[in-house]
Amino acid sequence: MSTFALVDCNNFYASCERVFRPHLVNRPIVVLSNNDGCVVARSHEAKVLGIAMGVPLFQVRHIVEQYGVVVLSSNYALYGDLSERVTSVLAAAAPRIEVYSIDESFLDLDRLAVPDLTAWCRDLRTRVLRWTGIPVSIGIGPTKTLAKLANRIAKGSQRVEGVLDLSGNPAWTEAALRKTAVGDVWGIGFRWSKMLVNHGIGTALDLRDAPDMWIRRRMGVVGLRTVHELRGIACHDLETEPAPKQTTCCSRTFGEAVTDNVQVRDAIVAFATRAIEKIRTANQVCGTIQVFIATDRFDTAAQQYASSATCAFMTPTADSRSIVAAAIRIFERLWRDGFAYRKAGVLLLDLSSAKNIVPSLFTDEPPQSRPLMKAIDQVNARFGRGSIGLGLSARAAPWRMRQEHLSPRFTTRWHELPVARIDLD
DNA sequence: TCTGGGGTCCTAGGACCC
DNA sequence: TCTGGGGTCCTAGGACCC
Repeated sequence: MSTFALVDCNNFYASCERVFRPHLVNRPIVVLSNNDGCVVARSHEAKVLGIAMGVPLFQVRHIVEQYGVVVLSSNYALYGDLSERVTSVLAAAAPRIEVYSIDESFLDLDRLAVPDLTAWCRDLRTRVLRWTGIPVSIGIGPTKTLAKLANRIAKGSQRVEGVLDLSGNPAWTEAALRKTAVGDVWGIGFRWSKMLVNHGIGTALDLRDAPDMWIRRRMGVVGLRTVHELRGIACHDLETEPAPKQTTCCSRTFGEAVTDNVQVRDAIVAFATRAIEKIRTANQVCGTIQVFIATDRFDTAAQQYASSATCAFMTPTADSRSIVAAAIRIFERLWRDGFAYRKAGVLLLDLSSAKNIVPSLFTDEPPQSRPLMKAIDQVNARFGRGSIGLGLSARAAPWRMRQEHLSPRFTTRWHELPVARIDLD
């Protein structure tokens, strides 16, 4: 029998924006996706105004104007840094931790010899708030799915003071399952939720009690695992070591549509370069590269075209020259004149550790690859990303994304540090 | 005018090979 | 001309998560 806690930061991006700008407290805030397109995070006040997750900003413009909602571009430098601070407080408190996402961690409470888990978690919650400025909620349960569910209820309830423990409490668990809509269960998305409701399964309790065979047939093994977890049978363990990535991706929707081959190619080169940096940082090599380009799928008047293609390397590589050259070759193959492109991306697939690649006689890796790449990474680490590169990517291009409401990177740039003024008069 | 990015796992059909 | 099993690779898409 296990006991998991899920610690989830409340309205994380909005809370981050408030840490160094206290005048934003109690005001409705929305944070936007790249290109300032969709709402990806909302403060409690913004949720109350009826601004939905994921809506395009232009669709809620009237609410924003009427209620003076604060609109901000995503500031990942700030969110990433505050996330690490929260995580480090949690890691110091719990014996084992799984960092699940930028704003969530699972803790293993099994080996924690404390008589009262709820009290311990309330204390942890206070500490995180005091040390980082970020409010969190904590759910406890015998499986990850039940801890998630407990967390949801803890967030929505004033009474429980941010912590709900469902472990070893069948009556509370049943009540919690009954008041949770099936679509709010971890692992049940939009489609499955619709399908389940159509079959009379409206709550988490209904789902828990659904027959195995039926679930297996309609939702596969993945869905069946979720049902077992609702019954208290743990199917997902804590993953304390992040599994090495199998793929990495860099893609963007362009700030505006692009018809010029050279400009899209520049974007592809930039995306490939960024993706390669990611795998080299993780000390990985890639076996296959995939490139895709696409027109604007929302522009129904425009001619649509989307295509992708892959290329396998003879030897897995992390060499910028090989990978960028392959990206350009694939791109030229995909390119069709006469379309307005709006999105493109580069995926690096079949990733593996750089340590155990077997050198091949027929390698396509240029000589001196490793020391050269290391030198490039070191220069960029010291003087900033993009200081040195292949001389192929344009600095200013129409496809660069829009970020018109960006807040300062308070904690990671010297010239953007918050300033406290004390009035001595 | 304005609609994100980065992941995982699973399934399926077509081309091609032996 | 038709017949078959078993395999890989590529492309695409569907479902989910944050």
